[in-house]
Amino acid sequence: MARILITSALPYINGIKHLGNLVGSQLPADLYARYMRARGHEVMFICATDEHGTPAELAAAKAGKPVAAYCAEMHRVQAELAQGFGLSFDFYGRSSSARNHALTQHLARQLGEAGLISVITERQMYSPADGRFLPDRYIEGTCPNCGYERARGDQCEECTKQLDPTDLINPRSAISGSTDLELRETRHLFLRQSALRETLDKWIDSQTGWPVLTTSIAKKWLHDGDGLQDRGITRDLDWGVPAQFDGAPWEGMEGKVFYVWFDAPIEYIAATAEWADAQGLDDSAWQRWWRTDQGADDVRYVEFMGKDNVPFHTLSFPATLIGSGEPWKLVDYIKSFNYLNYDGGQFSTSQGRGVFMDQALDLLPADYWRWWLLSHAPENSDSEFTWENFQASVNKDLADVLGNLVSRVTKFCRAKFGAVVPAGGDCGPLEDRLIADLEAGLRSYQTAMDAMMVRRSAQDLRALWVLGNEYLQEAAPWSTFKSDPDRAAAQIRMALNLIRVYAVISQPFIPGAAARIMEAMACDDWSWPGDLRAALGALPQGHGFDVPDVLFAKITDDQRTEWAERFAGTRS
RNA sequence: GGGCCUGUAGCUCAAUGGUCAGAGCAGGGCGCUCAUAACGCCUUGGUUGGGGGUUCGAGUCCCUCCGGGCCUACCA
Repeated sequence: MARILITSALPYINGIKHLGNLVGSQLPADLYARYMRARGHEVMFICATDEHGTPAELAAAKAGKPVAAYCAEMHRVQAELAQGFGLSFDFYGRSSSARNHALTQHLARQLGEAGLISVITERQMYSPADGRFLPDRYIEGTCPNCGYERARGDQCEECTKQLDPTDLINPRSAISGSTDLELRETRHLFLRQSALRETLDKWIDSQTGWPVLTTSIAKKWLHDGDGLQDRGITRDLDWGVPAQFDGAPWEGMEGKVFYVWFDAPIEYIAATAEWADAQGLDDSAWQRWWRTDQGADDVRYVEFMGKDNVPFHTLSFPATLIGSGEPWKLVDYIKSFNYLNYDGGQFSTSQGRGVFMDQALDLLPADYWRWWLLSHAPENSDSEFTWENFQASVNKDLADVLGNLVSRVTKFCRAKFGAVVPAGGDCGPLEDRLIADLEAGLRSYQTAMDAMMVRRSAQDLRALWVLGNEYLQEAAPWSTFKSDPDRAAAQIRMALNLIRVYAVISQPFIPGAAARIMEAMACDDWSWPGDLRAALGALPQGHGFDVPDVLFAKITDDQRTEWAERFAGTRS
């Protein structure tokens, strides 16, 4: 039994996430976590809300709430949605937790004492009207290159030219619109990533089998231009982990907090500590996952994230852990995803374009979304959600291939033998062949799941479901029942057991439906089918069951049309 | 501008440099009647974006052009 540590990129706190966010990290991470647990491994699956930074403060202000209250509320909302989607986190923490404050400050001090933090004075735009320093993108003005009047301080979206806020003509605050902006001096801590460049480069070279998307982004940052640059790790904000604290090896950082991207990954560790606290366990309980001197050398650590998160997980966070000089567990595999687009464009929070997690659950059970999103996960390139494709995939795969199989088998049995696993008859060559096909298919499925090949896994699972329909067609118990009822009994006994096996192996993808099947089968034996022949005898002769309600109702054309209109958002 | 990814059947995607480029869906035909008008079998469909090159052999490697996407360090 292996120990597997799984983290999903942390969803940002400032609103409900859309399906693109979900499929980029939390959902595939959940698939992997569920699968590994089902295979009997010890899993620690961690996620948390990412609560610091300028957007959180602005969102709180817009909501008219103190930022702490706003974050607490949004954490609760996101946690409920995660539960609604069946995301099986062992703990869903908060980056604003006391544990993260303490650990972030601890690691910063370690880095400071190792000489890996420098204090740099720089000049940044300050807005007296807003009472805050403004990140580059929160300054708008006219692009000096193309004349676009709503260019942002980091880049003009019209001509794509990279800008500095001071380049803008008629700069103004994107928040208040105030043109009263001034350059103010401010001091910040910088993480001296450049000093760890070779170490990081060698570490990444030593990893094998990482997705191209992961390594190419890391290599770009390591070798582009002057190479890996130092990174500011503090901000002039109120809400966050204070950068000045007892024992800090620097001074003058009063009123500043650590940069959200410094403390967010640390929350992976802190959340595991939060888990231990919640369980009433001592520090050794979480340290055995994270400290290589406490047993974490045996842990396999896998991170899931969208491609925009890769630089922080391949460089900044490892630099933080390595630079601390302490024996922290580093990631073993980074599974990164491209983006999911929505019907010809991008999901857009501001335009209300696309489907968001709360809306999705209002329309359909989580399994529909889980199945479509995972079977179309943007692994090799960006992929696209369309209602036509969603309807077709869900109706065909879930309703017709799997749902109908369960329905036809259970209803036939009830009609001919009663709602019990029928006795009598023996298996023959047809069943031998079915088992051989299932074994081959299951091996393929497991190989894909082990390798986190998400789409491939979904294909393999579907192919396993199809075997059930093929078997029924050939066995034709409705026909054999007339000539040889014992034979029909053996066939249906096989089919009922097959349904149970499907529930077990499908559970990582569609946990809700799997649970309903198991409930209908009156079975709670979720053990993974190591020996298929034995697994197909788990429901003994005479075992009672219920015919479940329709597992997956089909999406109608009318529904599809209405939803497509409702979520189109405001066209630009 | 630079870097990376991508382009394969109507659609969504496969294919360690090696049999006739394969699946699912959609389309066509046949079968079955247990089932959510579901299932099974057969089948149509391709100059692998264009062009050049390397090779006994290229969807795969190289060059070039065209299209789509992402990243580019102060959003997270």
